Amino acid sequence: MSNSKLKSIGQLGKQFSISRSTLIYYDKKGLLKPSSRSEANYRLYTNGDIEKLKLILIYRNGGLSLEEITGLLNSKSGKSTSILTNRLQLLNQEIAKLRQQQQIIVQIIGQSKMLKSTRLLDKDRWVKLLRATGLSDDDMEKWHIEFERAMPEMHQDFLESLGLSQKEIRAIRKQSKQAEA
Amino acid sequence: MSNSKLKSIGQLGKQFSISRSTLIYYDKKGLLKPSSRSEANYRLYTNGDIEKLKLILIYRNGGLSLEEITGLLNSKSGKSTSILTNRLQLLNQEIAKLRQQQQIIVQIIGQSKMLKSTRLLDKDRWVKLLRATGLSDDDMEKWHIEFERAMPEMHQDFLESLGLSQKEIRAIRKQSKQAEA
DNA sequence: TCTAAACTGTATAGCTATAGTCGGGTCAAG
DNA sequence: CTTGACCCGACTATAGCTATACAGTTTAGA
Repeated sequence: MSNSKLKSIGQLGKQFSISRSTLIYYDKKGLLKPSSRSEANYRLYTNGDIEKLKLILIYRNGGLSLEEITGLLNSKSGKSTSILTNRLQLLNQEIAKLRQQQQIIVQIIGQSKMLKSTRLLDKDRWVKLLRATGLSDDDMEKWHIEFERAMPEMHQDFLESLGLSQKEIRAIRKQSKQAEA
Repeated sequence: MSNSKLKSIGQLGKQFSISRSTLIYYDKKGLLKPSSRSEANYRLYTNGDIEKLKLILIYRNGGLSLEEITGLLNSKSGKSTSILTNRLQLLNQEIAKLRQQQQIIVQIIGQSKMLKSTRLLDKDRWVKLLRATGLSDDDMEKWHIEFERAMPEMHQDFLESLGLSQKEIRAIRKQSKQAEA
């Protein structure tokens, strides 16, 4: 209807905030080949191409690989569903992995004497850091629970290193243990 | 004390389930250079090297880059803390990103007519899939809430596509709306 | 002792999804 | 006709490895 003029690689790139290199790469990979070329061999993208690109970007935002995207664009629903559910599964694995990494990092920080020796972190700073970093109170509680279950002693040490009183520590640990059940 | 014999690259690899190539790579990068070499120029790792490797692997499990690990091994606590808290921050960003990707994928699945046309998924299979994939009931509830807030109509469509009755759908949506507040 | 397997060395290419850079061609405006 | 903004294809770089090739070394068995 409206915009049926052919677009050059630069215009397209600007419109979707993609670099020229990316578009060339997609062309080479066969993911998005412009439907026509100018006399001087310039790439010319049709509206159809643009729609396809929009789809590609949506899929890309879902974290799908270019190979998977190719599959989605070329195949019918049966295969598509499996690609998508596959991705979903992988996503959860990845999230679980990152969660584990979080724990490991926290352990390292708590374990080393860094905290005590440098006195860089007290409770307030620590909580502030975690909050700034995107963790909700809910998430933090889950951490305590997990921490308590996996390594209670270290949990204790860690809380001590943050300068909490024994009373406070007892309260937190008790709560974490209850919540676990 | 016990094991003070020098180890070859192969032995070390086997012990820690690392490939020879990886060790060579670490050597080249300067991350872990064996303290000595045999007459035939074979790499010989001392106990000290092995301890260092253990540390490296711990850090690696925390998802730290080799560059960051190098930093941690060479520097004192001040810098170390910043590297670690940095990583913590990044981890949360990454997790948030993956969360978003999850949502996008689910939207795509729900949006397309794949479900209806192929009839591949009913509620039970869907729930089973999500559960197998590591999502807790808690997580699923959060999804509904988020889904309801972001795009209520699609939420409705999606639930319909799973074959739920209008009654069930009303219940879920109502609950999601309440929880949001 | 000889030989073959199992090891080691270095060097190189490949993987993903881009970003960026090169030298050179093309096009519109002034 | 020149200037500047575009375009071309090809190449390089990124992280963290893996895999391959080819050559020398060590070790186990016959």
